[in-house]
Amino acid sequence: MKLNKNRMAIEFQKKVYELCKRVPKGRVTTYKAIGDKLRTKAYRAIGTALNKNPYAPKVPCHRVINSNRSVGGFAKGINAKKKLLREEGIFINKHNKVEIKYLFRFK
DNA sequence: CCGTTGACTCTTT
DNA sequence: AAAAGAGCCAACG
Repeated sequence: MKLNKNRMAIEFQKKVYELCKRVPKGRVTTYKAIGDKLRTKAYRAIGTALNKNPYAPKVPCHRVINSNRSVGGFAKGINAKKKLLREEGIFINKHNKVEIKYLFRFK
């Protein structure tokens, strides 16, 4: 069957945003966890989708970090991201890592 | 249309 | 610990 590429991309973004919105304040998830949930290995594309993030505070994309628990990137700079996380009570250690206890598990 | 880029991840030096 | 290389896929020019 023939797949419409454009439409797939839009669906992809929507799913990424929906998952992201599930992460509670004070917790984090990873690009990998989202990819696993969507059954895709397009981890970079997840970053791409969040980089656009048209739904600024509504989609808490600052709660998405790297699989190795380092903070990762952010459209407005990683300092802004770290600040937002700290404001939610998330401790970032000396090696720029987030403690495991903050990781949110999708059900 | 096609090549490059990037908020990534995994494996292998 | 750190870097290189491969794989992945949407966005951009």
